[in-house]
Amino acid sequence: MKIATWNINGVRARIGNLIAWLKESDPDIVCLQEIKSANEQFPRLEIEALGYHVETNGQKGFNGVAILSKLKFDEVHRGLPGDDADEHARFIEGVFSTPRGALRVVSLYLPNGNPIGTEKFSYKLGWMARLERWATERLALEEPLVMGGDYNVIPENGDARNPEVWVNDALFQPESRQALRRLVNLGFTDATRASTDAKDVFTFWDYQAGAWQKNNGIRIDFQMLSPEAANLLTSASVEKHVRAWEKPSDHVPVAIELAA
DNA sequence: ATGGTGGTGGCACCA
Repeated sequence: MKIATWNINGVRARIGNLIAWLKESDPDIVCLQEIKSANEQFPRLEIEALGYHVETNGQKGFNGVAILSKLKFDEVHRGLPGDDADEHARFIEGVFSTPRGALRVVSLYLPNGNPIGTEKFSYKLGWMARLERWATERLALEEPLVMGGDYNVIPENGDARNPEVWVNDALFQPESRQALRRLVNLGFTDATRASTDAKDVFTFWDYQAGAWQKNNGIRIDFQMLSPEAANLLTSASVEKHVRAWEKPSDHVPVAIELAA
């Protein structure tokens, strides 16, 4: 079973790329972030025509996440619990039935948090604390759980081509990295990190200043696997070539293969 | 420096 995550930076602007990529990559389940679309505006018909079920947690203009799946959804849950005042659409969970039993998949879009020293950064850290609480509860189920998403955190210096330029960025702050480490230390496996020792494995290249041409990237999109999911992991890949397509997203898909 | 989106008369916000 192939599960991919991709921050698509506007699903309506990117529908051509998305359809081409779905045909080429043929994932079973896709976690999308930054759809920048209300649920009613999501281009579901073209995706459903390829055999996917579509569930969205969208909002007008910004943010928004979705899960596409060839398996039908047994359950869908929208929103990260823990703050009733949080209106950002950044989290959706789907539950599926497989021959091995239940499979849970989350698509999450963690807050960027810039600039540091503002309420945006405290919102990011608060969101990460809520995610840790949620994940702790889900781990108790002892089920395969895959949390794909744009985590907006650079875990280690080696996850940036030029770490020194990120030192004042929310993605690189010690508090952000510590909160991500807390998640890993609960028992989650960063599938890409577990599958390669390669340097310069990036998932995001800024549109500006020729970042892609210079390979000035960062690795901020992850698939975090519960122990039960990690035990099924057979491979992980970053579909970097998609960044060279016409009108690309600034992020590329990150995929895993789980034993059926 | 680049790009998507939304609500406009040109521009603001988000990344």
